[in-house]
Amino acid sequence: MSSKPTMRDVARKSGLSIATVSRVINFPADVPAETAKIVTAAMAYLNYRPNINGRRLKMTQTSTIGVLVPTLANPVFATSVQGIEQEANANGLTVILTSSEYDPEREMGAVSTLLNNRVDGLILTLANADNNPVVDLLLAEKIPFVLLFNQPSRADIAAISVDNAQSAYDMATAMIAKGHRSLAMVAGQFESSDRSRQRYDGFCRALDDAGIAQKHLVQVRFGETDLVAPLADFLCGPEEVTGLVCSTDMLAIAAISACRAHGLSVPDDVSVGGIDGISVGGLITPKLCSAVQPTQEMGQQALAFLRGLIKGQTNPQSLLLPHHLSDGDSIGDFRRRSSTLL
Amino acid sequence: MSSKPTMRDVARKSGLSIATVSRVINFPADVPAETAKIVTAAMAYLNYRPNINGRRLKMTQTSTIGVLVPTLANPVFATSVQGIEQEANANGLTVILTSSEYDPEREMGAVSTLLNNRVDGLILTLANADNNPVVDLLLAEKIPFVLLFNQPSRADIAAISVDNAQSAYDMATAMIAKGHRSLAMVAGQFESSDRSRQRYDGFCRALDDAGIAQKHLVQVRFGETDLVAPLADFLCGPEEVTGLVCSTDMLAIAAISACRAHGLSVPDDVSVGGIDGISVGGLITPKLCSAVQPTQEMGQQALAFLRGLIKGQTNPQSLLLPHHLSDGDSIGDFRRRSSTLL
DNA sequence: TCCGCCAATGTAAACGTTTCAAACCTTCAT
DNA sequence: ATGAAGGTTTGAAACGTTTACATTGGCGGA
Repeated sequence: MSSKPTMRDVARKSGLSIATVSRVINFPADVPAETAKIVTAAMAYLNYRPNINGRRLKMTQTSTIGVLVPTLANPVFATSVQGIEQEANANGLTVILTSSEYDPEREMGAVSTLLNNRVDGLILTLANADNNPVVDLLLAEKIPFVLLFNQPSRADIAAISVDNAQSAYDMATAMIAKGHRSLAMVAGQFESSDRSRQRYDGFCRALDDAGIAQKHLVQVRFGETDLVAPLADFLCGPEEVTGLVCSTDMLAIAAISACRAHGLSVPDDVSVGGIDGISVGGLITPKLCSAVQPTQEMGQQALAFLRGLIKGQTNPQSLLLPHHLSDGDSIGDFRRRSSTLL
Repeated sequence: MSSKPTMRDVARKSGLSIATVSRVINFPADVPAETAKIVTAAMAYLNYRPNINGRRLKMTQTSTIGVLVPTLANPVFATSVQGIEQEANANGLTVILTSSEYDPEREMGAVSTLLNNRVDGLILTLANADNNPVVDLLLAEKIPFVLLFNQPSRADIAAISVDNAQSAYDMATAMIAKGHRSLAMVAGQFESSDRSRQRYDGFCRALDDAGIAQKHLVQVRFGETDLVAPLADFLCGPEEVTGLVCSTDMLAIAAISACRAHGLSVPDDVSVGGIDGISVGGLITPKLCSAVQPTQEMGQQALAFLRGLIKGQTNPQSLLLPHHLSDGDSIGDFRRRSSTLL
């Protein structure tokens, strides 16, 4: 009595069998309107609530998908999860969320939990998409999955991303076009993010193409927001870097703040560009110039892809979405540093 | 064969019974080391993975909790979910995530899904904590739940929040102390957020206490980031508002951007303050002055509370965490508007 | 030698669904 | 009157666990 009513209770109450009740729930069209009404009334009267776990046990599909992101503290991922969640909701799918905190070691544990939950499929943003045991496991177990933001080198893996290297290439090139010759990349640690490395590669290629030999790089821990010390050498040292290409918008915003702390103006003294296109970037001053990717749509798209794979569609497709440089004013023409006159 | 191995398979393989296998998994201490080794080996050999849904069906507890937030697009909520997720992970709990998109109508549907999943408990941020059918339902069904960011007027509901009214009061008072007499509140729509209304109440109280009769209010749709038009009247009209108290940091950042678009400087012409304390606020220029709340800790705390309730602890406690005004420079001393000289 | 005890293991009945095959009942043509 | 047809409904067997209870066997004490 005190316990939750089950289908059996509904059946008893409505004088019909448990099978009929099930049919009312799952295939209302297959049941006469009259019968359906009786059953529905009984369900309402008893406050019946189907126990999804019973169904999950019986059915092969669980209508559940697992999501793994590095963190929700970076709006890029939060927004993509928002997209996933929206699309999942629209399709009657339940989302189980996990995060790795950027720690590759934690990925396997998280995915294991997800698999124990018998999710129908997964959407993952991994630290490193290549040579990743998680990917191998999923492939071996033939669990549908889509990578988000990762660009694996294997072609038989579904992945949705922008061209990471090209994003950084474009940003660096834009700065070079404005006369900057001394550039540095501010990147998250490569071990925690293959995007970071790919973006650095693009940065290097841009400098090579422009005949600039000197490539500066500063790697910072993820979650770090104080870049005053890490950037001190580059900004105030003899290299006198005037262009900072940041591997994420969060880093770019932190970099702008650090420049300011060093008494440098953006974009007058230093140009700063980001990658990701988080919405807050468009609101700050100076408006952040960023290689924008359609984050939320990417999340939705990832779920759409995943649904395809779950439905049995074979040969996973990869999708490289276009990015574009936003017209922020955090980058400007090169000027000899006024402060050097002091 | 092609199907996933079950406990029965493991039992067969190890020459033991299914009950013993279960014991190895759940109460390894109750089983001789030798036996455990055999079973573990069999599990490894077969690539066995416990089916949590089988367990969930049998057990009363599901080790799953449901989370409902308005959106993940606002870092406040993303960060709190991050906190929840961390704490859940540390306690072996699975998190099911849903969002209402700020639409009160969608809350019931989301919670229904969660209940069908037989979650052990819920953490919710509701549009309106009072007279909410969702709350009534949860109370009636005796499902443990904790409200996050909401301040319900009933005392028998667990809720974790800062003092919303006081936050706004403090911010408005800070501006008044700096000489501002013409203030406006920029708030999200009250129907979508009781915090918004509570904060407005605090704003009004501060003005009353200072003997300022004229109270301006502009309500904007959630998700809206373009405040240029909505703020035009206040900033450029005859009222010449010089202080904007914003009900969220996201709004504050958007407001600063709008001021700039109107040719006004922050904080020289207009002071802008926010509430929430999202981390990006500390990085932008001018550094955002905000009534900071410990968002991530609030998420963790909420989960801790919830675990207590699930364990059977009766009489839910509310927790009102302290906030503090950050020392941002987005608010400054009142000055007669220079632009009015034109 | 027998008894009882204890540790180790096994048996089998749930948990709440879904679903296949079978049963039931009208209706209608023969 | 008989039977085929077809629309409704039902019975019962899973799905993969957990767990109360039963069984086993070895051992020490009487």
